[in-house]
Amino acid sequence: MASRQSPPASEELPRPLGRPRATGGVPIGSPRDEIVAAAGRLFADRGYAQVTMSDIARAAGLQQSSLYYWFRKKELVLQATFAVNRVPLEFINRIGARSGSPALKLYRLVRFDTLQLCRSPCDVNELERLAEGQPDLFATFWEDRQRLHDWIVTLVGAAIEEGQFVPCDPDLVALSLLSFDEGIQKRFRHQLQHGPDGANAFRHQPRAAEELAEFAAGTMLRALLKRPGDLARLQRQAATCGDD
Amino acid sequence: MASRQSPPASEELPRPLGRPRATGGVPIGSPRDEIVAAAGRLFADRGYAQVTMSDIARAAGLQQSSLYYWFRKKELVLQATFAVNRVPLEFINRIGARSGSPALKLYRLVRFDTLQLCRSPCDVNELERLAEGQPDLFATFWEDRQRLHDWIVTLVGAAIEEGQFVPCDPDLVALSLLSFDEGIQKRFRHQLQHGPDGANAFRHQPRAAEELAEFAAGTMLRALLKRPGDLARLQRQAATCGDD
DNA sequence: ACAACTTTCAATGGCTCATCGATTGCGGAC
DNA sequence: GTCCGCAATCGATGAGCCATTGAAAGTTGT
Repeated sequence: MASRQSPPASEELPRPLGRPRATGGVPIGSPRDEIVAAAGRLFADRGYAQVTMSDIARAAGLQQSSLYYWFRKKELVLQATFAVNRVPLEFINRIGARSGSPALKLYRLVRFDTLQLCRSPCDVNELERLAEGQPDLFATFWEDRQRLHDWIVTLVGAAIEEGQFVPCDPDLVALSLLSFDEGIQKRFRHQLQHGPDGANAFRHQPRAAEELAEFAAGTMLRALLKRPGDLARLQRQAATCGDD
Repeated sequence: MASRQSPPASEELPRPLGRPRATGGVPIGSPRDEIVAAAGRLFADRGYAQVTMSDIARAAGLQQSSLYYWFRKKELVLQATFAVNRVPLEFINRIGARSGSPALKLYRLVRFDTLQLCRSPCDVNELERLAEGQPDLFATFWEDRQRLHDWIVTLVGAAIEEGQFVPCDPDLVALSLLSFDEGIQKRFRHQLQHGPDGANAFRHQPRAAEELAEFAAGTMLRALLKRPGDLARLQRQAATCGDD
C-alpha cells in the first residue's frame, strides 16, 4: 500500500473521527483528496521542489507531521496529484478497438497526451526524475508508460504495414513521440511562469495548450506519412473527434 | 561575478598558495577545474539532485565548506559543468555565415544540439529547472537560449521564403525543435541508467547518441520540407560535414 | 465506564546547503 | 630577518526540510 485511503467521503460534517485539528477546521470531504487538491495548486504555482510539506499542510489545514499519516513520502503526494488526471491509458482503451486508421489513432493520441500533460499540475519531468530514483514506489507509473510505448509501436508498425507511413523504426518513433510531447509540455509550462511581460528568461510567443497539442500531432504525423498531403484530411477527421 | 576564477594553472606542483589541504594532496592543475571535473563525473553517475556538496568535496580532495570558496552555490557548480561543453552558439557562428541552404544548416544544428545534449554531464532539464528559479544567476544561460531560438526562427523563415519549407510559424517551430532535442536527450540518458537488463522502469531499444541525433534531425526536417523527398539529399550533404 | 480505533499533534533527529571566523603557509616590503 | 597582507583551506555552526515516534484527543462499540 503506497499510502492510506480515505473512507468514501460522507458529504456531511458529522464530527469526523480522530483527534480534532489544531486549527479547529474540519475536512469538507475526504481529507486525502483535500491534501491532493491543495498540493496540486501549490505544485502548479511554484513547482514541486519549491513546495515544502509544511506548505501543503498549511494549505490543507493540518500540521506538517499529520501529512505523513496520509502519505508516507512527499513523492507520493506528487504521484497522487498526477493520478488524478493521468488517463492516457483510459484513452487507449477508448479508441483502441474503435475504427479508424492507425495514423488517425496516432494523431489523436499525440494530441491527447500533449494536452493532458499541459494540464497536469506540474512538469512531468519532475515526476519522472523522482520515479527514476525509486522504481519500486513508482512501479505503476513505469508500467503505464511501457504500455503507452508498446501501443505506439503497434500503431506505427500497422501504419507502415498498410503503406500509410514511410518505413522507419517503430521503437524509435515511439521514443520520439513521447519525448516530443514532454518537451512541448515543458515549453508550455515555461511560458506560464514567465508571463508575456517577464523581463528575464527565455521569450517566445505565448501559446494555448490546444494549439500546441494540435501542432505537435501535426508535425509528427507529417514526418511519418508517406504522402504528407494526407495530413489535412487526417486533421479534418481528428477535428470531429474532439477528444479532451 | 558568479564565482571565483583560478589563476592560469601553472602545470607545476610548486606548493600552491593558501592553507594546505587536510588530505595533504595538492591540486594538479586549477582547483576550480578539478572540482568541475569531479562534479561532472558524479552528476553523470547519479544525477545532480543525488549528489551533495560533501560528495563533490570528497571527490575533489577538499572539505565541504572549502567548495564555497570557489562556488557560492551548488547550482553554480552545475552551471560550470555545462559551460565546459555548452557550445551551441559557437556552432552557430561557425556555420552561420558559411554557404549552404537554410534547411541544411537547420539539419546540422538539430543534429549537433542533440548530440551535444546527450554528451553533457547530466540532464539539461535539471539545469533548466534551476535556471527557472533564479533567472539572475543564470542570465547567460537564458541569453544563449534566446539567441539559439532567434537563429532558428531566422533559418526557418528563410527556408519558407525560399519555398523549401512548408508554410508554418517559425516561432512555434523553433520551440518544437528545442523541445524535441531535450526530450530525445532525456530518453538517451534514461537508457544509460537502466541498462538493457534493468528489470524495473521503462524499456526500449538502446540507442547511440549519434543515431538519435541523426534521427531527430531527419524527423524534424521531413516534417518541414515541402518535398520530403529532398531529405535524402540533405542527409548526404550533412554526412560530409561531420560536425561533432 | 472502559477498551479499541482513527486521526491529529508536538517533539525530535538527521541530512544538506550555506555562512563565519579562524588558521596555515607563501611572498613582498622594509 | 621580520612583519604584513593575501590565497586557500578548515572546523564549527545555523537554518530549513523530510521523516519518525510516541502521546493525545476525539468517536464508537461493549
